[in-house]
Amino acid sequence: MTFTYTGAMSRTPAPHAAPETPDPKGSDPTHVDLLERLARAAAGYYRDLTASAAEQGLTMTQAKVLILLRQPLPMRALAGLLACDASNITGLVDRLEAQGLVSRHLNPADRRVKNVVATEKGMEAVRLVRAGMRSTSAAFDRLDDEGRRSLYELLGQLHPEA
Amino acid sequence: MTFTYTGAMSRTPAPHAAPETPDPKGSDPTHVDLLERLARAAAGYYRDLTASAAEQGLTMTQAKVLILLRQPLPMRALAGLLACDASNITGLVDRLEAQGLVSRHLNPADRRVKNVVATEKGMEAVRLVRAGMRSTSAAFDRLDDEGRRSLYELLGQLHPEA
DNA sequence: TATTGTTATACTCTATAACTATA
DNA sequence: TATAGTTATAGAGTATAACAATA
Repeated sequence: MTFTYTGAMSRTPAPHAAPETPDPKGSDPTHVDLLERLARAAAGYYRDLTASAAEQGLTMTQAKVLILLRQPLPMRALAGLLACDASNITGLVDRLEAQGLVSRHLNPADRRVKNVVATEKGMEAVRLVRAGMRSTSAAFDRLDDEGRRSLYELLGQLHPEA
Repeated sequence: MTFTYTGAMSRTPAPHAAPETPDPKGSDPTHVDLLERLARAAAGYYRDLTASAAEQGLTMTQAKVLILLRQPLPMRALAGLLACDASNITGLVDRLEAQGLVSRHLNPADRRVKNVVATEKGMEAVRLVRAGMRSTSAAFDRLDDEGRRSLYELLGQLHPEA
């Protein structure tokens, strides 16, 4: 698997930049370099998600739950995907249910389990949240097709475990 | 600016996969495709950061603040970088100060401003948090040099505003 | 008047522990 | 016994509003 990058490896220098100063980022990025940029990208994503969710009257965590509910999921599975303690899911689902965005369905095969299902209103909220992520969408638009393909592949390799 | 990707554009099919079924991800990724992978990458980053910060007795937000404090920053600037209301910074810095990780310094030039400075203990905590992000570090290790360079460039283009 | 930081308040998120109902 | 979900509790994060000190 090979990525070949043929463009400039750093931002175009500003007109006033000293022409002979080597860009310290011209060499291979260290793990700390990568961590910094990943931190910025992740922060930008969540800032955009939080703002868009707020426009729909949702917190970021509520939006994350609705995005995860493409299929019905047991409460316990939600806790795993959110990487939080299971006791938090009760109140979280309570608040979403009070807004008519999800509903609990008992699993007849194992009556301990409750499956959480997004309602039509919940699915529409997800569509609106996604559509409202203007900053991230604009960032994708700034990439060319090859940039988007490469980003898609590379992101897929970062945290394949979840 | 051009990225050329010469590897397989999708996961190697499982042995049982129907050989003639075209992979829907073989074509250009849509914005929703990219959003999904960015969401996973961001979630993985924060999961790793949260776990590593917890090993140092810090919350994720406290770790974020310490990471931002490479230079002294006024409380107000911290609020901007964290994208939260300024009123929250008081308690946040209070708790970090109680642990000896930061300190407040009055700005003589404008006595309304308090600069927050990471102590040596705070800077050491940041180093330990970064070193403890094993999942993200392993993900970087799985990429080759070109993958890391491309990822670094592409992440830098995502949210350049902050 | 405007800005910085603070306080008070209320709600949400989160972990821990103990409980219930089911398996 | 073990697991799924709940409740109670406490600490942390967050927004809103009002305030004091300073510019």
